[in-house]
Amino acid sequence: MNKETLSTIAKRTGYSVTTVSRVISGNAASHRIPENTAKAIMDEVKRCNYTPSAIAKSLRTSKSGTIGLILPSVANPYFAEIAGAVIAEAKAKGYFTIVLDTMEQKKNMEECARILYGRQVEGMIVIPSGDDPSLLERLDSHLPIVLMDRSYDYSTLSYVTTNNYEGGLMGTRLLIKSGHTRIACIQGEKEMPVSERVKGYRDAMREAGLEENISISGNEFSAHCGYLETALLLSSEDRPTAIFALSSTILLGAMKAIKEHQLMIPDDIALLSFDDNLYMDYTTPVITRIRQPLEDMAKLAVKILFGRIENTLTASSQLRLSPSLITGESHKTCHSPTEPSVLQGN
Amino acid sequence: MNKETLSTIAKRTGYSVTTVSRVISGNAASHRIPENTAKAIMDEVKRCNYTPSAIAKSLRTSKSGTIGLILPSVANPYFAEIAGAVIAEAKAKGYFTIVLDTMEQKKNMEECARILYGRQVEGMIVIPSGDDPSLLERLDSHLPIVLMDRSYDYSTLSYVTTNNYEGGLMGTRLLIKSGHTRIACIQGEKEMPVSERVKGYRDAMREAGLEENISISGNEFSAHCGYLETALLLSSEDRPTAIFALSSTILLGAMKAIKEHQLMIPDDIALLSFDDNLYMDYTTPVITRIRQPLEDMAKLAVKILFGRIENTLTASSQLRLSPSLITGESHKTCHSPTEPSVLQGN
DNA sequence: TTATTTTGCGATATCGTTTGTGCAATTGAG
DNA sequence: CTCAATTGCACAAACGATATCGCAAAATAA
Repeated sequence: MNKETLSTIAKRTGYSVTTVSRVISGNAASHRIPENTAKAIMDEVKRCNYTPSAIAKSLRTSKSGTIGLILPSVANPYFAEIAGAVIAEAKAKGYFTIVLDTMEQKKNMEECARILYGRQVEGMIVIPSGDDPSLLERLDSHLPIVLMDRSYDYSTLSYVTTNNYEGGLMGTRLLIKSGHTRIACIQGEKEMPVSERVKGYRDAMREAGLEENISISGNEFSAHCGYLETALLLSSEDRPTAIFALSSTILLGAMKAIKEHQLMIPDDIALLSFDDNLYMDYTTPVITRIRQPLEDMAKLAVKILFGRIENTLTASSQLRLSPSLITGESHKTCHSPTEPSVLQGN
Repeated sequence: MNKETLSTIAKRTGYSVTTVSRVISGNAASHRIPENTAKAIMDEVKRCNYTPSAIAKSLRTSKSGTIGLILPSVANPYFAEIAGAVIAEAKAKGYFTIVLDTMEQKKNMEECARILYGRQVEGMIVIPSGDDPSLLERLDSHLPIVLMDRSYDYSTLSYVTTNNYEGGLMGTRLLIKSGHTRIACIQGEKEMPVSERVKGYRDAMREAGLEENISISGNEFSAHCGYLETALLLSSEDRPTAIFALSSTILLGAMKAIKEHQLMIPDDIALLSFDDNLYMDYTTPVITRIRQPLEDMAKLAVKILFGRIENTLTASSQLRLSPSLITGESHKTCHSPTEPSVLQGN
């Protein structure tokens, strides 16, 4: 069985390529092609197991039925979850998704964007790396681009992110309301999405008249970094009574350090995490955390993208979605509980 | 800036499309095109930011520089890790990867395979769903397919999987050697990769003359299923002293149930898990587990795939890689410790 | 019967590349 | 100065689909 094309089928059925094409792409009716002609052709198509060349079709129509998704690392469960959601949403629109991994490098990101452009994707969703939007902005004038999870300052590119500032604020306020005063925050990386969380933390501490205590080490979200920073915090003179871990991996490191210091959560030290993860429901105690609305973000990003693909949406949309609080037991305090009933109900 | 093509550049530089094409695709030298001609063309290419149409190129050359990866669910961290590894390996070979998600449905899998075929991918790596290899086998005669993680019985398709039987055997033997005799095994799903693990468990129990105790519930790897099964096991008359969780999510559920029964790991009940996951190093105690060699699997799968793409490899390769044991503290026993020194050193 | 409409389908150009063939102009040899 | 070899480039045919015309034959109307 060699390669099948429209013309091999045309030859065998005795009709022209034109007619065969029309039948196969479902336009038989609008071209007054009678049922039995169509049936003869479809029978042959099935018999020889013909699959149209999507590539030739794209070349001709300049529609590829494809969107691109560029992200820093598929192996990272957080991005993987986003990828899953985007793929599902796009599929629901009849599109499929090419996923490209930049390994967190701006150079790769730009190469990926070019590759997708060359492959005629009809739009792309990008979780950007680096802080220079210029290439993406240039591409955006040719095909719609929507950023996700991260955005650039001072760029007109559309984006959908979590309101990270709000998350930082919300989390810190919860800890304060729970009676903590010495609250440390472990940052992990310095750049865009996290720095907003830190701002939220800062403002919450300020508004309560409390002293900030921010740990930055390395420039990554590693569990090891969380471990080291926590160990340092715990051995300080007036150690904090609560730690706000700005990512789920930092949380893991923090938990390990706390265990090694033989402290109990939350009695000796309270914990709050950014990001949600299955295991957090299964730890002792259940971790209180700020969950980013991944599903909604993906849905909206795809929706905006298709709005622009179909030209029903022209203006740039910049959206920040509110994170939500998942209340566990890890954030409470035993030092000076304030309004515990309110907290429970949260 | 409208759409740039070879011919717009040809027009502006005064050369022919042919020459422009040769310069751009790096074949200037072999066609005796002088340096300054090449330079003039490249300058113009840069100036107008031209990106070749990969689609047209593929159509012409029937090479797409693309492989496909079909998997059950990108959102699942286990598959996401595989995806990351495959993408990285393919990239190292100069190829890029289209990732398609089947949502664990055979029908989707087949559609995905067709789509990729139509997109002219040069090969595909598939983590199959269902138990009917016929479509994939048919496609395999047109373009190379390599299965990963799961395989079909009685199919000639190439595959690279973990030796799940060995994993089951190894894990169970470890528990036996650690002095356990009442060892339960929680299966989760019934199909291919896991059923092999169960066989290993069975054989190990038999060879030690111990009684099997296999829990199957639902047909999924859910934490909830692990929770229910464990709760059941723990409340039975002669409850097991060790539980072998055949996936990392089952492990989570098991841990929750154990905690609720106020039992200590490993003193009251020992735990062993299949699959590796960051959090397992951060639990109390550290979880002993059977790790699948994901990286190696991905490397080999890609290597085999390219062997077939480049035609240096013609026979079908069916590989089962040995899993490895990561020794934590969760598998030990306090009931009747046997050769503890040997265990420690493991 | 003739004019008109409808039915059923086909030729051909085109999308943006690559590539085999070919041919003038230049250079070098004799 | 003549002839061959080399240099520098272009023409045109694919690749496999779609889309714009268009046209003969059959059906219907007048």
